[in-house]
Amino acid sequence: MLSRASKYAILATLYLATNSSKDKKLSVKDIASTLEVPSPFLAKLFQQLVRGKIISSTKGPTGGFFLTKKNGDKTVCDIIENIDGLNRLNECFLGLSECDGLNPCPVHFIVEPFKNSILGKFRDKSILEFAKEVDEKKQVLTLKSLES
Amino acid sequence: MLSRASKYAILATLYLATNSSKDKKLSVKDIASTLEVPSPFLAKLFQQLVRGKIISSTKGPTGGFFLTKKNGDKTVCDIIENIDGLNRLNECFLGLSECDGLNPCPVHFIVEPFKNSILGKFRDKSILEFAKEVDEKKQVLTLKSLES
DNA sequence: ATAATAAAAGACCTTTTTATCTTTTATTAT
DNA sequence: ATAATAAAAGATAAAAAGGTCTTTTATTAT
Repeated sequence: MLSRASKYAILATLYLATNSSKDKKLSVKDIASTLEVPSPFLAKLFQQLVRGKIISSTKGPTGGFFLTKKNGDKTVCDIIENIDGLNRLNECFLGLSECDGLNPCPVHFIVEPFKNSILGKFRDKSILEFAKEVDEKKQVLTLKSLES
Repeated sequence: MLSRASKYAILATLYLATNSSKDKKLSVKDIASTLEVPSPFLAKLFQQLVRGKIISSTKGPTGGFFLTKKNGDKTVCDIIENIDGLNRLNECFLGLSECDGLNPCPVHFIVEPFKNSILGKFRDKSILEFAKEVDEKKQVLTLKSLES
């Protein structure tokens, strides 16, 4: 459903949201090692998120990545769109190109409500709100030993 | 979530279930062209499904693929397991290795019920039952123009 | 000014997935 | 028996995804 790339990007951005600020920037290396995602790969993703104005960065000593207020208003959907392109989430579960309520695939009516609820969450909550919730509910962001 | 390979395999097997029988075998070419999936690729998948005793085949003229009664008792889960390995469906939506009710990823409680309902359907319904339902509800199996 | 730091940029490599092609084997109708 | 047919087997190729490395550029503390 999502590529590994956007999974990394989502986790790392949520982590940034709660753990960095304009005067506490974080380096890729640090983030990558705490979340246990491959650091040069994450660097690439961050470059792209910066270009997409979803996160911010400065070079040099004390430099690193952080979120501005404006960045915090972006959504998880924006991240996915930036990395995978948005239809990644809209695709039919069985790969049919013309799958909808009128021409449903065999699992359309099971998948549809799920897709709506997760899409809703990704689209209607800002990164900042999302990250706050993750923090409060003590939800987990690290991959530890990634399987597959 | 699922590889293209298992999507093709599921669609083609369901198609077999309603459109073939011991004395109306279907060739890969025919199935591939009606479902519009790449024929040599489907041939490979079918070989593997035969080895896994999920579908049956005979060579030569009037040969082809079909389902025996026993084959019909298999499940969509069996297909997925045979092609992708089963954990493909159990994986965490965000790729965390240790994601569960106690250490949930940020979307765990949204994804969980969906996973259960689709897993239930794939595990508890036989191919034959599933295919009958698809037929009755006039659900769609063909990919037409595959996007992504 | 200079050295150190960290991101940006871009080339490159590896693995996995998807897809194709060719040869062989089994079956059957003639 | 023979020719035709269709799957099996296996080699190979193409594309996509995942991941790494090196060089350049900007920034800042000294």
